[in-house]
Amino acid sequence: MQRNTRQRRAILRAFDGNSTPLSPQELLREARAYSRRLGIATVYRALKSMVREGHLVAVKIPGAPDRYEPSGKHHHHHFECRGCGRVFEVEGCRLNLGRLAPKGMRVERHEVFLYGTCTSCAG
Amino acid sequence: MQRNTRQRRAILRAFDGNSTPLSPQELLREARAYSRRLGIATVYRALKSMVREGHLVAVKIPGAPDRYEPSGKHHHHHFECRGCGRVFEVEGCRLNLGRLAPKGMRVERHEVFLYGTCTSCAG
DNA sequence: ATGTGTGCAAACAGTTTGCAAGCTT
DNA sequence: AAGCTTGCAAACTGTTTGCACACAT
Repeated sequence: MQRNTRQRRAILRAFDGNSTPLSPQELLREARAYSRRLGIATVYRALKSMVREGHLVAVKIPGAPDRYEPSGKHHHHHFECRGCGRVFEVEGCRLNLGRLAPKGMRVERHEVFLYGTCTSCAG
Repeated sequence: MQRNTRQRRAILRAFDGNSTPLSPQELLREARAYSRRLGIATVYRALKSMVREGHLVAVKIPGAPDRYEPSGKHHHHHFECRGCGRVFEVEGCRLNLGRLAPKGMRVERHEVFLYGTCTSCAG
């Protein structure tokens, strides 16, 4: 079981008020507000154990480093605006992905990533 | 326009007989069969210009380095077996992804990545 | 007291860039 | 001949690990 340390608390607090998934570097920057001497290695180690224990989930973004978000949200995907670069959550995946796979292959997990233009960049 | 060099030919040849998308490192290994002193920097530079000129496409795999495959294939996605690690192509994307996005957001492109178990690892 | 967690620096992996020499056009 | 291309090494970014010390339990 994970210990309750100042740095771990700082990292979890960094997610408050952030609705988009955060990268390790972003977390380091944010969490240093609560734990000044926090190091990047600690962030990686904490993220790894928090994912292992189910407190966070890794958001795997194609062609970019993983980001992290609190778990407990229900199943969703992400949408990246190519205008402003922001990543939004997309609720409700009602896709029948199993039928895409060649016969005999069992689909156990999937990642869907959408790219486009968000409302405020649409102009 | 790209010049026709031994190294570039070697890299393109490396795709023959490979049905799965290849990583830069894999390409280096394979292409050295045709061009012994080939360096990794040349592979990256060649890949970049081949993508720019439309001969290859980058396959963006969540949480892993990009892979490359010849262009001209029609729209498809990928399936990674967590047993053997091989990446298979999945034909025919008939998903209505547009409806997933929040109203006002325009979906222009998508990536779908499936994970599971392939036929020979299913045992 | 025990042993996990931390910070720092060094080690690594993947990718990019500078430069002199080589090859394509 | 002109200039793109190459190989090598060095630089960089993101991530991991070794180690002595600090801290949670």
